[in-house]
Amino acid sequence: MTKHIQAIRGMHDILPERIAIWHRIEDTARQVLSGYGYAEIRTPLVEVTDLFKRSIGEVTDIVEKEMYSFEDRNGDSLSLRPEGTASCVRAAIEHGLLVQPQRLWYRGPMFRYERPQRGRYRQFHQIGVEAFGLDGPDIDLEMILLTARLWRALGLQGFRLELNSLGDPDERLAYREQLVAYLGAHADQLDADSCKRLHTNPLRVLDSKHPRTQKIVAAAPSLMDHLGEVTRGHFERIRHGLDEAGVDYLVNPRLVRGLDYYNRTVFEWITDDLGAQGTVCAGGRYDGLVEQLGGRSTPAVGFAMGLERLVELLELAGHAAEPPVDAYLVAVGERAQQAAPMLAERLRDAVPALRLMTHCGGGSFKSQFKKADRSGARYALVLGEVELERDVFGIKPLREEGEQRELGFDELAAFLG
RNA sequence: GUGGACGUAGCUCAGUCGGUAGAGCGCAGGAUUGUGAUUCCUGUGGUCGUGGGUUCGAUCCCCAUCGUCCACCCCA
Repeated sequence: MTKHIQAIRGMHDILPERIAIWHRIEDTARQVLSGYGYAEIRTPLVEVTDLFKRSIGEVTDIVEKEMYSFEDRNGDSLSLRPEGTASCVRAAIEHGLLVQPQRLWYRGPMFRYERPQRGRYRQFHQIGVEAFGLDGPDIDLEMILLTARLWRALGLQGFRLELNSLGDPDERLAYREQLVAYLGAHADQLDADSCKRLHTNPLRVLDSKHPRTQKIVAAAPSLMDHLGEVTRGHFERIRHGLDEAGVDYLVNPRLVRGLDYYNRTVFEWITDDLGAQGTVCAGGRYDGLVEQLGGRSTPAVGFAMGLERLVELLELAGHAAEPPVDAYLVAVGERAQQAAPMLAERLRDAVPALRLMTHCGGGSFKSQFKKADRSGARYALVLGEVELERDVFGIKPLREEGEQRELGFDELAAFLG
């Protein structure tokens, strides 16, 4: 036997038995998003590597060691996208979409070379949402309310919303200096990773899980205290809106996101049901990114959610899948098998919404009925010598008690319609 | 990238203190020569992840490798 070829580590097939939950999430998201006037955009999976270096940040883990980068045949460095915001911004600039406010969303696979773990894969799927050209707190609020609505529509509960403001760049810079000074004075008590970050990305030290570091961080100066009147007001308006809408949240002053481009609002929806990868949806404001990527200065807010994580939560909640078909056509005997395909076509013409599976491959009544049952169909339609003689279909309910009946074509079409 | 657990039938797992393996579910057929889901019977199932080493002999012990899972890390 030849050696099996298997899927690449951390990249998984989504099998038919799980696809219904994916559809449910995707369909619900599309519905909710269009309810807020967001339009879908589709961008390539591959971009010039530089796009991600410039947007995500050179010193982030994603860019430093998690990208699938390669040279194409003419020597350009390309990368599989590790996230969607950069491409979305690039496309918006490239096509001049930013002359007016835009509400966009996208979905699809993202790629990061990480060690696979529950809720973390090398190919994973996100739905991302971005709004451009709007600088008020109302759009930040809209995004959060939109996600809350989505969880309701999906029947998901128990998420925790954490919220923070990172301030504007100058405020953050001033804070950063104080933070570095404080942490530097306690450098001997920090863990190794945090020590390194002290000089590359000191804000990230704030959300270190290391107990010793946490102790130091607890007494560190707070970013909140360094916000100016404007950014503070922006944040307060969002909080007020959430209060009014009855959405619970927790202000977490140590919430900083891993990507460099955020400013002001950042938020995360977190669950305790998925182990270490509990962030189900996260995002924030990134007013500087468009300009950083060569566009005209444009305010922006966005977030992304991890579909594998939502799928797993829905599975844990035991959401049953819809059966894939309504009826299963059983055809026994040479003549019936010959007649079945055309009769099935006529039925599909007569009842367009009907999901009808026709038995293929012959076999006894017994075996065909077994297949009919396994298909999940509500009805078995029966075509044998007897039915052909009388020019009728047998119809037998499979999900409830009931006798098999005989119906002519028109009666059957009316019944199934 | 670091640390740990684990890879036995399509699936979930048992087992062999080293002598090449078993259950349940599934699948196929029958009891019912035209009727599923229940019940009963029969059958089908595996180079014990892969490669090497130790041994008379390895699924079991050792090493490597690939993969899965968990935590760190990272993040959606």
